Order: sequence, then structure tokens, then C-alpha cells
Amino acid sequence: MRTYKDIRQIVMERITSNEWPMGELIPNEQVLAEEFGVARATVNRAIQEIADAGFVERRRKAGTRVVPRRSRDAIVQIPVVREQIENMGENYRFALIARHIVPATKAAARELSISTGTKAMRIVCQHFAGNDPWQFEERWINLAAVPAAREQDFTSVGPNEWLVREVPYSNAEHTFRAAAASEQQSQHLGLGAGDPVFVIERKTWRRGKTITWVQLTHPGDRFSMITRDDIPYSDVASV
Amino acid sequence: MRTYKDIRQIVMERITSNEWPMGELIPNEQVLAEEFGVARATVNRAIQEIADAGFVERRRKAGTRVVPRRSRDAIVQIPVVREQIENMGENYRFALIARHIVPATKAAARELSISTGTKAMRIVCQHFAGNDPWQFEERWINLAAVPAAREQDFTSVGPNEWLVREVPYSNAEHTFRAAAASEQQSQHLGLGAGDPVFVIERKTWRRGKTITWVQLTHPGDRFSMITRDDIPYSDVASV
DNA sequence: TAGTGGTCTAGACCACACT
DNA sequence: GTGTGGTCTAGACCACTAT
Repeated sequence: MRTYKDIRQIVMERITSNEWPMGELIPNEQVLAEEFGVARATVNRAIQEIADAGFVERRRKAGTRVVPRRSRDAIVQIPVVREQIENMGENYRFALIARHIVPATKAAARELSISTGTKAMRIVCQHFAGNDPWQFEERWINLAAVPAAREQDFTSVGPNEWLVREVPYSNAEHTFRAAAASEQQSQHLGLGAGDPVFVIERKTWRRGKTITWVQLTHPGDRFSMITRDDIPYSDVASV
Repeated sequence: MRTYKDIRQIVMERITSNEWPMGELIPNEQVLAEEFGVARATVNRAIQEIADAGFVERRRKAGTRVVPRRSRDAIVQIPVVREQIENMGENYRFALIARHIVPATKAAARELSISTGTKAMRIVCQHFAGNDPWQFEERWINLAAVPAAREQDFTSVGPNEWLVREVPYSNAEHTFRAAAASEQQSQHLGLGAGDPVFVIERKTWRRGKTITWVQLTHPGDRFSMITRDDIPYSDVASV
């Protein structure tokens, strides 16, 4: 018997082979159910998932249409620094450089959505792969959102690992960019001044309160992010 | 009546509020169906989608368990350069710098999975936002995979737009990194030698044949990628 | 108004993996 | 062996929207 997965694959093949051209309507559920000899609900599930993946658009009465241009999404795994280093077979080490409770700078206040001058926690630290510096971390924590951070000294458990445990479900915004290393960054990363660095900037919040804002800086010559984006539900050979 | 979306949200709230703690089993479908007064299939659909989003793991006989640590995925929209520039309200312009059919270099042959010295198409071009250089493009096309490229001069339609039309459904691998601008890159992007650039590298293939390998270089001080990652199916305020 | 997708149900049977 | 999730069905009714 044909399962919804079979149907999902057949439909995807008809799309990717241009048997059903971009921009055109495909047969309706009733017709496909008869063709495949299954209930309409089975066809519905198959095509529903294809629509979720963005290859077709469905509208009541109008029918289901192959989406014209496939704008490509990449799913990037934001690395968890300890895991990333250990997966490389290197020894992970973390070093706290500074931990202060100080008035927020203008930039920090803007990112944390607090008033300039409000006290917040500033943390600077660094992560090593073996003996090589891997990541330099500059962080602000909004103490109004996470008051328990006051009790943490962050010498043994890094701020990220602690925050992930403390506030497991938060929204996030990431920015990736290339920059020239600041003097402090280049010193801690063992680079020359102005050398290129890859910066991941992350802001997380929950229920309207910003929790933390952090800049993670990596040596440009030793870091990259890779993502592999295959056509789902398809037999298009992936290698 | 309660819909599967209601149930999906209620279940997500129980997860994100730690009412159902990380690592623990949640009640089985039958129990939840009775609690919510719906059919088991309705509960199944709700939790299935939560499992697809990665918040729970389901195993027959073992039940459904809240996934312990939420490793964060970011969904990055790979920009389509023309759209990106036009969305900024700038005028898009494209300029072909070189188009040759030449023996593949060692690096190009490796990336295209062809023998060193096999003839392939080399394209160098550049994209402008208004009068400012925005992206410098260095591309190889595998002529064995896309023979029709020989007939294209790529003076009016850029190679990317042409390839997207010619081979709409291909698999892809993206790499993001920071680098120092090469001499050619810095000249065309109006940068100083060694200035930081953000490089997007893309390789696409279909049915085992690599189609193209391209490096897209952007001025580090004018380019970044941003991604916003909200907890789905949840009322966790997103601002 | 009519045609399409969206969803639910009650029941059934199956596949898997823990015991 | 047995309890869980995985899937299918036939029918039903609803929601939306193109015409």
C-alpha cells in the first residue's frame, strides 16, 4: 500500500523534474487520492508537509501551486563552543577575564533595552581549543531579567552554559559578520591588530525582557560555519 | 472545540514553563486525548509537529520525552543579491569582468569533482548597490553538468540567475567565513589590501554532479547576515 | 455559490522496542 | 508479550476565497 511518505516523494519528484512546472497548479487532493488509491487525508498529509517545506503554496478554492522561485534557506547550527571543540578532539578550556557589575554603556543599554547607566553584568572571557585561543567572548547580562546571575562567579561554569540552564527557552537573534580585530581581541586571540575575525553576535530574550547580549569573536583563518541544504523528500542524489 | 493548534500550544507551554521538565516523559497520547477531549489523532498531530521542531523525542513503547538541551538552529536566508539590493532601495547593477573556458585549477577541480585540467567555465563578476560595490563573485561552472552554459555570454543575465532558472532544484552547501581581501577583491570592492571581507562560498549539485562552485565576497564593514529564531508554537513573547 | 483545502473523528491495524 | 507511537480510512463538516 502507498503511504503518505511514498506520495510525498512522488509529488516532490514531479516538482523537481518539472513535470509540474513552477508556478502551475497541481491536481487537487481528490484527484490525487484516486490516482494513488488512498484516502484524501493521506494525500493531504503528504502535500501539507511539502507546503511546510516551502515548495508549494496552498489556498482554499484556488488549489495548490508550485512555488515559482525557490529562495534558498540554510539551516545553520549555532555551535556550542564546548561541544564544537570536543568534537574536534581538542581539550576544551575556559578562562574568565573579567566579571563586573557596572552601568551599562550606551550600546549595551540599547541592546538590552534598559536605560543607559542601569547596572548590568559585564563578562569578558575566552575559550581555548587545546592551547590555542578559539573564541573571545564579550557579554552583557540584564540583571533585571536574570537576577540570579549576581550569585554566580562564572569561574568554573561559563556564562553561556549557566544561562542555557537557567533560561532554557528563549528567543534569539544572531548576526554574523566579518570585522577587523580590536586591540583586545587580537591580543587574546593571538592575532595581529586588524586581522580579520568572524563575529557571531547573539541577543536572547524571553517574555519581552532581553536576557543577554554577547559578541563571540573567532580568528578568521581558523573558523567557518558550514551548512548543508538538501532538497527534502526527494531522491535528488545528495552527493 | 479544541484544535490541534490549541493542543500544540498548550503542550509547548508546559514544556517551556518546565511543567514538563527537560529529559522527562510526558503523558501518552491516549491520556492527553482524554484530558483535552479530542481524538488521539488530534493529539498525535500536535505532538508530531513539536517533535519535528525538535523539542520532544518520540519512540514507540518508550513514549515521548522532552529533549534535554535545546541546541539552537538558526535559519539563515541566503540572500539573492538582486533582491537584497533592491529591498534596500538601491539600484542593482551587475558587471561581468571575465568569462573564460579554461582548464580547471587544482582547487576548482577538487570542488567540482572533475579531473584537474578538465575544461570548465570561469566567471568573475561584480554586483553593485547604486554606485557602491556590494559583492565580488568568483565562479566555476562544471560544463559536463551544465553544457548549455557554453551558449551563454552572461553579459545581461548574471550566472546565478541563469543557473537558478536552468537547474532550479539542486542541493547546496554553504560556508561562511571571514578573510582578508585578496588584491583583486580589494580593488574591485574599493577596500584596502587585507581589509576584512565576509565570504559566502556555495557549492551546488544535483544527482551526483557538481554544478557550480562560487565565492561571494562582501566588504566586512558593509555586510552582515541576521537571523531571528523564535520558539515556535509558543506564547513566549517574541519582542 | 461552489470548489478547494483544513481539520476532526472513531476505529482499526501495524511497527517497534522495552520487558 | 505488551504498550507506545505511526499511519490509514471513510466520512463528515468547516473555512476560505475565486468567480
